[in-house]
Amino acid sequence: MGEQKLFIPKGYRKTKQRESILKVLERAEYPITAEHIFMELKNDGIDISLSTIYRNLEMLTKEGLTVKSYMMNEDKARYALPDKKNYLVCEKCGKIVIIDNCPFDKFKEELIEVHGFDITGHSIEVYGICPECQKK
Amino acid sequence: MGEQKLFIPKGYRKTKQRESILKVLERAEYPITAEHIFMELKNDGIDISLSTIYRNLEMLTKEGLTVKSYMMNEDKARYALPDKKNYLVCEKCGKIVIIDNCPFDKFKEELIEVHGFDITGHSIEVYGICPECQKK
DNA sequence: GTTTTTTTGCAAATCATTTGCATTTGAAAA
DNA sequence: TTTTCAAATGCAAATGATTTGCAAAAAAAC
Repeated sequence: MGEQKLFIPKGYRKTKQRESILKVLERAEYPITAEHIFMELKNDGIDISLSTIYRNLEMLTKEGLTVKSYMMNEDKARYALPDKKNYLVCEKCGKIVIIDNCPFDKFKEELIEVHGFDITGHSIEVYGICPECQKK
Repeated sequence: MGEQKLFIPKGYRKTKQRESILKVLERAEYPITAEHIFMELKNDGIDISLSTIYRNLEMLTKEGLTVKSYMMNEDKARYALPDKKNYLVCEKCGKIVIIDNCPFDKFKEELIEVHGFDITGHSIEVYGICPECQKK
């Protein structure tokens, strides 16, 4: 509940590039691409190279601060803070809606019991038609 | 319940390449890569080009006969018949276990109610440590 | 401030996937 | 069946997202 506190993981240096990437990820409402971050920062007048973005996203994902995912019919990765990990995608207009109060948690126990896995994470992607597109 | 019946979607021709790709997908126990299919067929003595595999996987996915997904820390797509769409991945050994009786169905209604989406599909990926790796 | 180590930017390299095109093949029509 | 023609294949070349090498710039340590 409340704001997600951003931080640079221990052992890594604080740089303006790193901080600005986190800032973009924080204000994003759904998973975004490296290119998207690049553009966004360009708009903010922040000059950064794409490779720096990729290197940081890799690091952040390894450290568990971000989650990487792919969307249907897309060839590029998207990244988001973990709380935006589960989402609905409209097949018509592409709208993305975050699922909060993820239903999955209720099934965790069941999965643990059935398969014996010690579960550390999950990612859910749901496709469908959004209310607006249904009307058309 | 029972065997999944393979078929080439209406409007497409029956070719030995197409049939052999479906055969490999059927006997696969979890999502596999295009390269994997290529190797598998090579073993079977079937000569096929990678682009043919990619073209067919694209078609099969568009027609809904296969599902495309990406695994954590992997840069290549995997394909599977829809019944192998939801799976558990062991972060240590990489073992993949299919989730059948997908828990998601129970939440479909809730999601429909909350977001108003007309849901057409979903994909769930769960990470954890398998029972064997837990013992180590 | 100086040193040491990490991070960045740039350009070049990778690598999975896609595409153009000539050739082959399936299947509909004769 | 044979003919006919669009669809499918193979190959090589193109693409495009992501990665990497390396020298220069910037943090944090000294």
